[in-house]
Amino acid sequence: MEVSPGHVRPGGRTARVREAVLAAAGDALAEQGFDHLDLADIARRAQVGKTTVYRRWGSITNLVADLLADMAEQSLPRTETGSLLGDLQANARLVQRTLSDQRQGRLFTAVIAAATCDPRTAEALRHFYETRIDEWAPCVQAAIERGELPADTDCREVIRAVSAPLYYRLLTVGHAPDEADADQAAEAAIAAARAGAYVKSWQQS
Amino acid sequence: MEVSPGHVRPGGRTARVREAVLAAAGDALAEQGFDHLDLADIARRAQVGKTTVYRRWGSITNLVADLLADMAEQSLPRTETGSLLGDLQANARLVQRTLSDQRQGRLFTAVIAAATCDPRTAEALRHFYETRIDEWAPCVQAAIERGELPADTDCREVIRAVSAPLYYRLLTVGHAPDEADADQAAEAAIAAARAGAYVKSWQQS
DNA sequence: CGCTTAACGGAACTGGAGACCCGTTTTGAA
DNA sequence: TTCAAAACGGGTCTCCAGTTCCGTTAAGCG
Repeated sequence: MEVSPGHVRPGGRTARVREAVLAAAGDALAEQGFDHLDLADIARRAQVGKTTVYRRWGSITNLVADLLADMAEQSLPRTETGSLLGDLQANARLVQRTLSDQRQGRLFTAVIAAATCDPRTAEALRHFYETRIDEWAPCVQAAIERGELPADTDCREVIRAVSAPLYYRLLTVGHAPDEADADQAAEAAIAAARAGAYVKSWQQS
Repeated sequence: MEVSPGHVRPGGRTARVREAVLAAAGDALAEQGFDHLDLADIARRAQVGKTTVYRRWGSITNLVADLLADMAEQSLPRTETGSLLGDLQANARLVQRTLSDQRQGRLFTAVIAAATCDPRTAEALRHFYETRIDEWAPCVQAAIERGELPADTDCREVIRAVSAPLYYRLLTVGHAPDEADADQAAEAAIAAARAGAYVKSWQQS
């Protein structure tokens, strides 16, 4: 992305431009969708010359990848309820609310679409989700220590199991999940985890 | 899609062209990805004038939607093993093999990307998955009748629960699931279903 | 076996997104 | 405060995917 020949200038204007362009890219992605993305349009929204966007990011693809990297930074802290069901429900509802939100939902589908078209973006998306999972996995670990789940349960897999049906709904069923879907996802993940479906090192047939 | 003023001619050449173009579109989608799709390229692959593609489908978007409709027709029959675990494992592995296949996997991600960008394509994709679920739901119904699952279990939801983690892996983790993932998905779906996570009419908090 | 016309294909046209040039503004260090 | 160069921005050009024109092929009916 940023080339640094000799001297870089991250101060003042540069940072302001980056912020404005990323915000504009997010808006454009949410409103227009991944295709229909237009360099000139993004520049107009950011009140920035389109040459600037072209020079700094080179392509729409790189811009989306950078946007994802930026999104990964802003990791919202998880809520601690003390019970596994409460924690996973909180997680499920957070995902559900995000995907149901007009802007955020469209943004996420657009970003996923972008990731399927470019390896760098795919890597950025992967990193984004790994970051989110890092944030929530500890609540599963705590449940293991309380004896609520098998000792060798794969914490990260449980968190993925909560998100999976919600994203599946959004992408293949076509519309965002509702609150009941979120609760169902949390319940199902716990039931499967209790039954040992997510224990590590599963070499069986 | 097809306009029919006065008289249509579905025979011979027309059918051959449609078949060739849909096949070419599938290849192009799998190789180039959803963006980078080129009308002229598809026409070249199908050994057909690009004017023809343009006139018959109007846009890439409609072509992909039509491809999906065509894919929904070719529903492969499910394998009956007699046990719920066997059936769901068969389903999970079928999905897993499909997504792991070089061509098919890329095709599916591309198609999903296309669906996020256009309502008609999204509807076609939804119909495709509904068709697949129709095919497999009966094996869950049979399990209910054998008393293996709660009576008011949502059969279709169980099938979705099998696919969800596999697609989630492909789209957000970035690479296709393996056979162990497939078995895990089947196990998890059964465990959750047994625990009553997929019973219908879940109006609780 | 013709004849009408739906459907196809080659080739030329066109609009707009991306690439670029060059003058202007901002940065940051001396 | 000064100044070299890093970064920005307006305007222009280029290239090619999508579109259209019109002559050609073949489907299907009498």
